[in-house]
Amino acid sequence: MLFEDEESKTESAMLIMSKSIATLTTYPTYHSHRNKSNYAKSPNCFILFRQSWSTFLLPSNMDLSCGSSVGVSATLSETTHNNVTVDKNAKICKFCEMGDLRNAMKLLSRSQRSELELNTYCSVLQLCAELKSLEDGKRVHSIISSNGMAIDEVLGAKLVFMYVNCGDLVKGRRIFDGILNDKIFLWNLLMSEYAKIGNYRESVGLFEKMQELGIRGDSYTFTCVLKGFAASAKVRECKRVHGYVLKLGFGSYNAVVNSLIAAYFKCGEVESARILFDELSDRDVVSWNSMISGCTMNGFSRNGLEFFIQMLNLGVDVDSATLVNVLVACANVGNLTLGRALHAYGVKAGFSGGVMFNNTLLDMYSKCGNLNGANEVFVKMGETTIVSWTSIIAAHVREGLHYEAIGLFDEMQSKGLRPDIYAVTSVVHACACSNSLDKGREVHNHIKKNNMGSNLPVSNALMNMYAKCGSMEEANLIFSQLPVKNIVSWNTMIGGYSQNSLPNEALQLFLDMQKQLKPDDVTMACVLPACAGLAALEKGREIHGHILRKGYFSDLHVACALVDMYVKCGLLVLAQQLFDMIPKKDMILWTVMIAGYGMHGFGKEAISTFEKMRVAGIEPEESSFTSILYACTHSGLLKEGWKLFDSMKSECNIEPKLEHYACMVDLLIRSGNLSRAYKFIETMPIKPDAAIWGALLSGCRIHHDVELAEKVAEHIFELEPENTRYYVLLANVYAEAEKWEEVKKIQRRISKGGLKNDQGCSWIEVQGKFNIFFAGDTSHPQAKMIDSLLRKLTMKMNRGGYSNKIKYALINADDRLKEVLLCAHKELFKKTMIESSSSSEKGKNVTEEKNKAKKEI
DNA sequence: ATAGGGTTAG
Repeated sequence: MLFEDEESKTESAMLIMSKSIATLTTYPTYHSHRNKSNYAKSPNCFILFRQSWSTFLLPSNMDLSCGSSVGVSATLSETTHNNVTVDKNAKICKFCEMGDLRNAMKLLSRSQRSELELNTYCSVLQLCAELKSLEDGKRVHSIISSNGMAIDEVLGAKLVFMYVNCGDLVKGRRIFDGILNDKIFLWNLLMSEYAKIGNYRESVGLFEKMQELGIRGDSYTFTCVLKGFAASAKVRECKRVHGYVLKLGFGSYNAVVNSLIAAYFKCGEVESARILFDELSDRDVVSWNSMISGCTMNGFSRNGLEFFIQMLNLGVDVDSATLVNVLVACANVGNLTLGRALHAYGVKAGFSGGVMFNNTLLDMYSKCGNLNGANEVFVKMGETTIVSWTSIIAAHVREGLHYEAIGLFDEMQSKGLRPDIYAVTSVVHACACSNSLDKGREVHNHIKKNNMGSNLPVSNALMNMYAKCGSMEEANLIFSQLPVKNIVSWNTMIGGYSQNSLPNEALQLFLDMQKQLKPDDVTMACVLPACAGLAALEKGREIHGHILRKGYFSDLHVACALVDMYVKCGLLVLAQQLFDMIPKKDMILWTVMIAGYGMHGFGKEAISTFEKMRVAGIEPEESSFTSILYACTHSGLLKEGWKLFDSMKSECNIEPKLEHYACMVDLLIRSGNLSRAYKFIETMPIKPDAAIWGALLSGCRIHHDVELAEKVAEHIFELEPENTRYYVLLANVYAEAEKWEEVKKIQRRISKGGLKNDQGCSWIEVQGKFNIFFAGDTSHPQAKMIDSLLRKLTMKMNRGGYSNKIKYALINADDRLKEVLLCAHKELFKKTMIESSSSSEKGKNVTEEKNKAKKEI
């Protein structure tokens, strides 16, 4: 059953609803969705409270016997004093009948223990239960005990009922266990009470005990136990109960069948649920609601909408739960039109006072991409709960308004609402997306203080936040202390290490993970960037094999990460082949391929890929321009580079960012336009960083422009006074101009300042092992052999016309060797090695974009 | 004279 023509179906649904709206009279809005529709239909709302003895709710014009209870009790009290022959038991019972617990208790306490009868105790306990007065109930219990009265079945049952109803489940259970019991009611009561607090194990445990004792359940028993088994998705148990239900003849009870349907849906047994519904002769509104919610929760939202339309066609009364369920389905398929119609219908039908209705409505607008609608609902709704706030926070996160989301979180707290696990998860997510490490830490403290850290999704969100903010130490602190980890925890950490350029850690964790559980498609997409970052081709191929065996290639994220891995390992042909095999390519995948051609110096191919992307109707975004401009720079495509840079704003309406300007500066330098580059940097609308100036400084060195170099260096030392790299660079410029005094000055500056030195390194994977080389590093076991090979190669290279730019030994005697080492290494392993500087930076950007997209989906 | 089935957020 497929939703073939959603538009026309939506229309027909709206037509029926509008007709239905015409016949609706507007009921007063009510605030308790629990009271169902009886409330609205009832001519006198107070009638519902008739049995609850809450005198203040009783309207004064009701039945006289329930009238002025104060007056009656006054009279009775007087009689008590004047006429001792009046039976105390009868009086207490009379008080109870009228709901006057205070006087009943007074009289009970004053009475001789021997005077009191079993029935009296029962009456008082009943009233205590109804008024939920645990204190009075306990007193009655102690009076019974001090009276030496045996707690038999009857009294025990009343005591259990009182304790459970007053919220003391533990006491109730203790008494229950102490008495012989075959009253199904009490079993049911305890089971449902355990279910209410979420203790399904205990609830279901009671059912098992019933079966052991041979106590037959009734319809209440089954509805309750099914809820318990469904909560933990125990399919086999549900089927067992199903058989039992049929055997005992409850197969035609709507409540029982409805709970069976719901239970099957919760276990993912869509077919079984469907069959039960089909065979159900007398479907009520709950049956239909169960079908809608069941389809929706199993990913068949369109089928859920179908059931709603059928329901409308058959004229089944729609209640607020129906609308809530359908709104969820609308949100899932993004049907804003129907969602709006449901909104209107709900308002007209008087459901708009219900918090649950409003919360779902808000979420529907948000998920359909309509933040304004969500905001409007939020502002207009009277009562808000933590769910409303969490939803509106998530709505802002969804639209990328992370700071607003964080602001709403603070506002919520200032209104006195205590955030729960869902609220903190949302705001932690907002912190992760906006790089708000300090705010994230603040929320983490709140989480620790309120013991929410034991919740796994919360911990996973925190780890993700720390990873996104670049603090893998803090992420790992949480991870290592988790008593139980799920696949999300592992994937988050692996992806975090990958993104933070710690590929060795990522790969190690990937190995550790496999000792405990099986990786999934997300794991693949998380670990592949690590292989890419290390150009770890062997490991990457291994994972490729795994992906093929598991069929994960159809996942776009996985496929994209795989292409990226081959790209970074230099296997462009293979990458292109895989790329061609992916049927629906998104912007990120195209960008990966463009960047791939760019980083390996195939500028023309990068441009043609960029053009193909546009022909395919995919709009380039910031990261696409970063990749294509970088490609132009590295292939010296001047004209093309400027054309693309200009088109960025004029055609695509994208404001260039720092990285785009950096590409253009690079392009100018490579074409020898140093002074134009200087002017370009000075007139940029964004504040340039040290890296951009640094690129120009390198350019000055290549073109021996000492004067400009000095000007540029001033800018750099202002921005990053502690980075030795730039001092060394300037020293090189001076040395090459034979300005030895200046060189010495810089040397003194470096040795005095205790400046940090970010040493470059390179590495190569041989048979799955990583060999890492720092400049001048001789710790490798085969260092001598490598050194002599490199010397030979350097000689060959020099003979072959390669000349490195170093003319003079600088800073210290070993430097020349270091530079030679590095240069030789770079040339030799150009295909498989990623430079620690610019190319891996670009790769990182692509990965980040990818992860961002993943989150959005 | 008590209890039950379907409903919102990550």
